[in-house]
Order: sequence, then structure tokens, then C-alpha cells
Amino acid sequence: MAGQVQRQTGVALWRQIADRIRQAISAGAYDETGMVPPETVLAQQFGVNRHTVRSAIAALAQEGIVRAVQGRGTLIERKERLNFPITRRTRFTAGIGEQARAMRGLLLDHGEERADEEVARWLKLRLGAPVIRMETVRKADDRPVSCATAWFPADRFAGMPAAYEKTESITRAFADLGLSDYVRATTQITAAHADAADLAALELTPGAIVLITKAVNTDLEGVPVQYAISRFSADRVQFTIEN
Amino acid sequence: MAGQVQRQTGVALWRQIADRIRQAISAGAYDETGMVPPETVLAQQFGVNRHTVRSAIAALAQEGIVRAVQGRGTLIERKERLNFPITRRTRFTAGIGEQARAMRGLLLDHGEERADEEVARWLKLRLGAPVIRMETVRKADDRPVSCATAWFPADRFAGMPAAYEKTESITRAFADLGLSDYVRATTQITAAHADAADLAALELTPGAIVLITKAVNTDLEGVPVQYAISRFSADRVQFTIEN
DNA sequence: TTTAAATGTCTATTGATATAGACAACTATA
DNA sequence: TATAGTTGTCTATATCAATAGACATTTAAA
Repeated sequence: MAGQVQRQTGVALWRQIADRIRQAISAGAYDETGMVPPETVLAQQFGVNRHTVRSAIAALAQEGIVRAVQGRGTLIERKERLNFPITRRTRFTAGIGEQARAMRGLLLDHGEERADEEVARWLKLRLGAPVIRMETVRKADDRPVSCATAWFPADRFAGMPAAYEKTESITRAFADLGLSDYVRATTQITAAHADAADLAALELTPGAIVLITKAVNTDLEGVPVQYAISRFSADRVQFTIEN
Repeated sequence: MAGQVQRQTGVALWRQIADRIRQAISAGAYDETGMVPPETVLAQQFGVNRHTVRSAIAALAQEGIVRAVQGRGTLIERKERLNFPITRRTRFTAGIGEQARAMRGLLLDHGEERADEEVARWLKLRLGAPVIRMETVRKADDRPVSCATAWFPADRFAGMPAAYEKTESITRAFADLGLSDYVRATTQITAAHADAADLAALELTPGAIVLITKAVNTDLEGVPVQYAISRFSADRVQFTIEN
């Protein structure tokens, strides 16, 4: 937690410090007291003025992560970073499972379109084959965790948007459409700064980092049933791959 | 590419714009011309002053991604991203394989120490058990791709630093020490802004993103032989998980 | 009821960030 | 060889970010 902050990088010190404290909270660094260290201590640790620390804490309070109480200290309200296992049987809702009380998947938009080169390659379809596209946001305890664009072969899964809207889960939607089981074939992971669409969908602030996955699910015969590009708030999620 | 930048968020406009342009370059948005659009056009797209765009381009030029030529425009110098497959048989050097001409692993520092709680847990050792620690940097075609801290059980792999320095590869070093095969047991992936140590080791500029993996390799009996924390430049690497 | 420790508020100053406009210098091309 | 289009440089101004110090207010514990 010591490592210094960096100046003149285009990222304000108060934001760097806010990010570091958020990360320390989610790593459990302050679990003993349930409080963030006093402002004067943090200021010394980071080598900055107390007012700069106050700006960082104000930002975290705005996010609902901490609550400053005059005379007592700064209390931790919520500590996050969901662990998302990636296996052959990766399931978003079940994967998060007990880490959050309420998991929801919301359908933002959908439509039928023609597979472009990328979608066709992953779904092993002809270029221009009809596919169902869905834009979704997934939330844990009402906080957005990821937003995704998913494509499905239109001939098999025309009812996907309706099923997803009803069940709020890909797994249950597949089941509704007669596909009782599926497996994760490939997952590609990169990271980038959140773009404007991410900021809006995931309720982030500029400079935030998103983990981006491109994933293919297949049925038990190995036929692709879904290709999805998902964008996760890096502050709220980590991935674990068990081999 | 249109979406607006955001003000008063602790992230300077020039940095938001630099990040967006970098992303657009690696997505191939300017492949037709091999050049970034003129400063005046970018300024209008982002809704900022031309001088702000110039600051962003100066940062990208510093990274070696673009080169501005008076009278002509701003040329794209480099757009790359190595793919790093993560499987049960993950090998760094072989994994990058044909994507780069020359792969090298450099030993920066090493020593014997006592396992702390984290290292002991992953390597399934007693707290305080002796371990070998190695700090390494891996380069593809002389560009740093990742830096890592790795721990090995000291009783089995006391010769690791010497073997790694000679072979420049974990796989070959293990082979030298009598371990002809090993498998990847667990990989955890997160992302964060590069810290000062990353900037130096990976030759990055402040604000850059690193993908962080925590990984355990075991021998064929499932006994942990290595625990490593690696930090990859997100601009240069992506991961692929095949199940 | 003190007192120590913590957050809250205020003023002042400096440096980084962003805007605005004008013009110079260079390149490619008509 | 003009000329349009582009990057480079300069001055000036306004706002945000960060530092510095002083003191008020609240809480919990001695």
C-alpha cells in the first residue's frame, strides 16, 4: 500500500489515491477495523497533502464505498471485487453465486442481423448468416458488473431475447429453448480503458479500467451456440482460471 | 470514436483522448491511411481545443505509437498485441512462439526468503518455509512484455536462478533441474493502472494498464512447483483461455 | 467532564490543465 | 511555383488540482 503515486500523468492524485484505497478495501486490507486509516496517516503514506486525501475519500463516499463520520473516522460501507471463475462450465449467475445477494441480467437491446466476419468465424457460420444480437447488463446487488453483446445463431435461438428477458439468465434462457447444457469453449481476455459506452453502462468514471472477454459457448456436440463480448469493471471483478 | 470525453473526473482530457486514440489504432480504425486524423478533425470529434489533442498525441509519440511529421500528418508507428494462450500446458516462451522473432527472459534479481502467508498458501508450504524468489522481465523482440515475481520451493529448486539465467526460460530451467514436465493449475487475472515499478520494468508511460496474473504451476503429481505474479502491458498482450 | 483523535471548513498560493487565437514552417500536389 | 493542408510555436487567460496552515466540530474514551 506504500508505493508512491505519480505526478503529471494526466491522472489526478486524488483519483489515483481513490483507486488505490478502493483496491485495498476490496483486498481486505482494513478488515480488522472496518475503517480506512485516518486522513493524516493516508496523507503521509501517499506523500501528499491531507486535502488531496480528502478529495479521494469524497469520491469514494460518492460511490457509496465509504462513509466519513466526523470525530470517528471513515467507515467502509461496501467492499467489492467479485471473483468470476472461468472453466469449461462457466456460468455467470451461478459463478458469482453466493458472493452477492441478488444477480440480475437486463436486456437493453436486441435484434436480428447478418453475421459479420468476426461473428461468423466464432460461431462457425457462413458470412452473412442470420444471427440474434443481444445487448445486456449484468448486475450484482444492483451494481453493474458487466455489459455484453452476445450473438446467437438465429435458426436455433430466435426466441432468445424473450427468454432472456423473462429469466434474466443465459443459462435459464437456453434451458427454456431446449438446450439443457452447454460448455465454454474459448475465452479471450484483454484490458483497456473504459470507453464512453462502458462509462455509461457500468456507471464508471473516466480512466476506469475494463476487462474485456470474448467467449464462445458450445453445446455438448461442440457446435457454437453463443459468441459474446463482455466488458467487466476491473474494480469489481477478477477472473480465476482453474485447469 | 465519436463519444465525448468527460470533464472534472480527475482524469485529464489529454489522457482520455490519448487512450481513445491508442485503442482506435490497435482496433485498426486508421489502417487505410496509416495515419491518425488531423489534429483539427480530432479536436472537433472530441469537442476540445486543438492544443488538448496535441498533448494527447505528444503522449502517444512518447510511447512510440505515433510519429508526428510537420506538413504531412501523424503517422502510426506500431500497432501490436501478442496473444498469450492460457491452458493446462501454459508456457510463456512457446506460447508467444511464432508471434515474435526473439523471446528472452532476463533475471533482474533473486534471493532466498521465507514464505509469507500468500506464497505459503499457493505453494502449499508451511508459513516461513524457505523459498527462492526471482524477479524477471520477459521480452519479445526486445520490447518488454511482462515482468514477474516468482517463488519456488527452496529444497527442490535451489538452482533455479542460475538455471534461468543460463536458459532464459522457466521451462528449460525446470528441465535442467530434473523436472521435465509441469502443468498450470490456477491462473487469476486482474487489471490495474501500472505502478512506478511497472513503468520502469515494462518501459511504459504513466496511466498505462497492466494485466496482472497470479499463477500456480504444479508437477504431474499436483505438487506446486512455482507461484508467480506477472504483470503484462495490456497494450501488448491479450490472453486466450481454451477449455 | 476533560482530552485526544478524528473529520469539516475556511483562506491563500502555486502549478498543471484547457481554451483561444495568430502565425510560422513544412509537405505534397495541382 | 503557388497553394491547400498539416504540424510547430508563441502569447494570454481561466479553471482545476495540490499544497499549506489554522481552527472548528464531533466522537469516544480516559
